[in-house]
Amino acid sequence: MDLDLRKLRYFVALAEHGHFGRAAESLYIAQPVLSRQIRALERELGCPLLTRTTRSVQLTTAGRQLQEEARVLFATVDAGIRRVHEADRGVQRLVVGFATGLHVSQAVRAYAATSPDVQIELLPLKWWEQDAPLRDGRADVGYLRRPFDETGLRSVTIGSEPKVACLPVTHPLARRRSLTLAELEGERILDAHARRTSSAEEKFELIASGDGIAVVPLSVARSYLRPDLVHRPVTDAEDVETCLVVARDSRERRVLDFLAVATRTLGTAPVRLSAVD
Amino acid sequence: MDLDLRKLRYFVALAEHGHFGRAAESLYIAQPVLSRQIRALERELGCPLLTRTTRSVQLTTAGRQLQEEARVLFATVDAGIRRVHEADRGVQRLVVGFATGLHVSQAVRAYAATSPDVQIELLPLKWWEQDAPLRDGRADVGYLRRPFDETGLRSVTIGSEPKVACLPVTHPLARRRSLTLAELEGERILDAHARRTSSAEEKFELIASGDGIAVVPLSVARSYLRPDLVHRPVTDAEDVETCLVVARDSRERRVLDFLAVATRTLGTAPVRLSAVD
DNA sequence: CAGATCCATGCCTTCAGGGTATCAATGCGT
DNA sequence: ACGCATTGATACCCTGAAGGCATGGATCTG
Repeated sequence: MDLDLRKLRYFVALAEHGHFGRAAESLYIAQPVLSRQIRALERELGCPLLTRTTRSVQLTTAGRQLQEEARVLFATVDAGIRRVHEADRGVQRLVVGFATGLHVSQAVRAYAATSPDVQIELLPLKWWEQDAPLRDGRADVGYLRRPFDETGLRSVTIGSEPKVACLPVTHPLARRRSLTLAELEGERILDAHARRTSSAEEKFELIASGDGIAVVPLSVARSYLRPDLVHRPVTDAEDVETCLVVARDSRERRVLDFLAVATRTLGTAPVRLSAVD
Repeated sequence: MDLDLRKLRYFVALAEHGHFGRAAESLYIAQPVLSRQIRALERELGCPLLTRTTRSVQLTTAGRQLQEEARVLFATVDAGIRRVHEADRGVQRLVVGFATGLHVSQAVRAYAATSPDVQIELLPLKWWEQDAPLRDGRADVGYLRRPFDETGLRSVTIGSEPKVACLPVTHPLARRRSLTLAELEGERILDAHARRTSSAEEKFELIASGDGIAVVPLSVARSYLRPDLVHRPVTDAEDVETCLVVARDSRERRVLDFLAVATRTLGTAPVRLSAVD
């Protein structure tokens, strides 16, 4: 049931050498062993990894894919073990998640100044799973936009920002300085939740090519500025609240410290998210 | 030497239950087995994962870290196996890498229209390893900026873009419409290569807070537009070439098809990267 | 056609992984 | 304070997977 990393390593060696004998030699095992292990791996995965012509070996499509997956997998393992050792040596880490368009560097730098020993990692949050990384521990603290699922989380509202409509420059409404929801009736609104694409850029590409328009928080629009798009405030749309979020049961020093610094930074910061230039 | 995923799964169960007996039960193994496996895991990793008080079990810092790593690791494994199966079933995939600021969606959509069966994945390239993913197979095709290490790659120049200087709005030079390299002498230039941070946002944050300025390709500056920054063309800086890149030995249908479509798209596209609005 | 090369199969050995029985230590109730 | 229950660790045994060696079957080459 569990994938065997040893077999996987054998497979990688075989894929690289393209030759059972030499691969086995490089692995310091006998050739028949390798032969059987690869067969076992194919059986476990349920698909052939290479075509054998008693004379040589060639990867199948699945085999090439597995070779690729193995690369990232071993890299993931190595990085993970390294982080475990770092944790063991007492190295502190703090993962700060942030939704697209929210600027966190100011707080991060302020915190880094107070706690130089803590390794800080920034984790861009997908719009379709803003909250999950906080709940499952992938992030220690996050900058999110409401609404999101707040169960199991503690959140502090730190600001709000207006919504804007993103339109192609050629759109009739693009000449208006501001818009209302009523004026957008009848427009094709691209719902972000329709597709879980890896990037929001695609949505804006669609808008640019005239497939529809979108209503998004101001800072999101700012993050994807393009010469062929414009954004206009939607005056009667509800503002979007931005907040600082941590797991409800997190009582760790570095998290509390960050919260303290971050909210302080916020207080003295000349730039408020709610301010529109 | 190889991390054992079975032991890791055992550890996760133990970490969740906080109790050898119940964890063993949930794993359908005997408690002594679990006890030994966990000890073995600790020995292999070289660090204690939990503090045992004959009465209960508590994770160490390293233990918590490992629990977290295990989550992403198992997710990686699952996703990898899924992709291998997809490849086996004949599902075609095409990973398109792109450097920050380069827009690929137009070509991607054109290609998707011609080859609807190919799963397309977008991979944002880090500025400090633009080319590596193409060489090692993580990406099939990429939109890159010169210069990069072209060994083992084939590239087609598809455009060029000017460089601009990014300055705080408050900077004296910000009032100028354009600048020359000579005028930037004496300024503190933030070299991108100094730190391999996970995002370029931090650099712009530094610029905004007056720590220096940067000279970057126009499209990069456009990607990180902020109200507190301006960018001005540097008239005598060399233009940056953008190109479409594939591995030298890639002869696969979907890659060649994409190249054909992408260059065609480029030819008819009204927007050229070299055009400055 | 004979020899060389290469992968697969059969058989034996070793050892990690799993089970049962039991011990030692710590809480907890009386 | 003492006895009992609970929990993790240890001892010992068994099974099966991993590895080695010998060899077979197939294909390429001179």
